[in-house]
Amino acid sequence: MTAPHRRRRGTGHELRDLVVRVATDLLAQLGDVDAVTMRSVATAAGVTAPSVYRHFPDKQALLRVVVAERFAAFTDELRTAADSAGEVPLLRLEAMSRAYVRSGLHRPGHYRVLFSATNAGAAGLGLDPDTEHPGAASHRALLDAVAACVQAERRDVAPMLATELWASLHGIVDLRITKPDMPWPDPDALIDAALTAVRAAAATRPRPQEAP
Amino acid sequence: MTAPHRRRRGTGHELRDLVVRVATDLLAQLGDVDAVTMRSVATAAGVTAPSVYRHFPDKQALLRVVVAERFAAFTDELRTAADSAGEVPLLRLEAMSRAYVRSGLHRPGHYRVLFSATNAGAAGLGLDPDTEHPGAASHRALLDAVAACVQAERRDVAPMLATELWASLHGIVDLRITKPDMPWPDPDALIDAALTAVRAAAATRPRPQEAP
DNA sequence: CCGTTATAGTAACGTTTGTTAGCATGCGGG
DNA sequence: CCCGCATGCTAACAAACGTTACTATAACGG
Repeated sequence: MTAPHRRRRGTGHELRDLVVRVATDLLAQLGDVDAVTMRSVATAAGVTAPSVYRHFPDKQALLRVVVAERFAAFTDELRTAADSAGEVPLLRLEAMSRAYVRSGLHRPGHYRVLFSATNAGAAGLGLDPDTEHPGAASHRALLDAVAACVQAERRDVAPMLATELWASLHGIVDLRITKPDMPWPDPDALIDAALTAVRAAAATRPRPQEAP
Repeated sequence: MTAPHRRRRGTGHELRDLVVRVATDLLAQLGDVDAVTMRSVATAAGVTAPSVYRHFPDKQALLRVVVAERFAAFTDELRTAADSAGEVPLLRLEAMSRAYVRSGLHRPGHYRVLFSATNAGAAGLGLDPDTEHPGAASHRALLDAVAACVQAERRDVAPMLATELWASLHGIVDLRITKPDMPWPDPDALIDAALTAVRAAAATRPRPQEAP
């Protein structure tokens, strides 16, 4: 393996990007930051382990980048789903909820690392406690979507409703991931049930501008 | 550490029990089977690592015992809570739900290993695929409690309702464990919300024998 | 009292991991 | 053309882990 090909002068970032990509794939397959080893990342990138250290000071730094990217991608999926669902708040929230579950079930390994791990996950990566937690953005997106569904005078219950919803969605995804052999019902039905509390709160008074 | 004291002839099981006990404690603190090492278990038991192998063929066997015990204890907590709540099915289910969350939040490490781990948890312990999964008992207990709340002619929706409830309870516990720094609302309020679907299904027709 | 044996310890092995030191080499500017 | 530096590799270290082989000793049966 003595230099089958070598990058050109200024193109050092090519390997950096490739390393991030393969580390992301490995994390998706393994679902555990500890199971992603520097050697496996390097091998998958067609390179030896020490070469990774040209671009990342240590393993934590590499995985911090990967995890931050995944958090951002997840939040983007939620926002995109909501935006493509039109303007009606309840429909936007429903689309977001479905996107949440769909995304989690599509890449269980990533979901586990982002939202369902203490030791093997985003914690223990030496996150900067000053900067906001990377998962807070998706939480805020969900909270905003819930708040848009309820009346202004009931806006104070939005955090509660959002947490309820989040807990249900997380449970739907995580239980399925953790125990895939059980006879789980259709996720969509569970999502509908998870939305009932928000729907009830939203229905306490009809919105003035909608009267089809 | 050359033999400060040694067990008597027939009392070999003392160490075995002690090892299980300290392994259980370590698992509660660390919340990850990989983080529990044979050396740490042995040291905590006041013994050297090879001595553990007198009672367990390997690490998997030891942790299988610990995890099975924890599953049983968890299920017992649910059943005990239900039984001490009287005879009314909805009250029994509510007590069970509270016990679920209380138990999970009281020993997060154990809960994580039992219900919230794929790689770092009960899987990968070489469970016998013939015998039923140790977590199935608690699932069945929850399912039975839900089924007791709904009418006989609606009994077919019980699995669905139980799964909904389970997902919500799991989400409440797991999110709190995973992200302890977030401003979580009171668990009891979330539990109440999680029970609404069951309450609604139970209220479709009043039970004949209850008329206080 | 003496030997058998359960109980526990010492030492070590092989593997895997993150990480570092030092070396080769080819691209590109002067 | 040639020297410097970016790029990547080889070799290796130290630590931690599960596990095994072998040894020592105290307790009990005879």
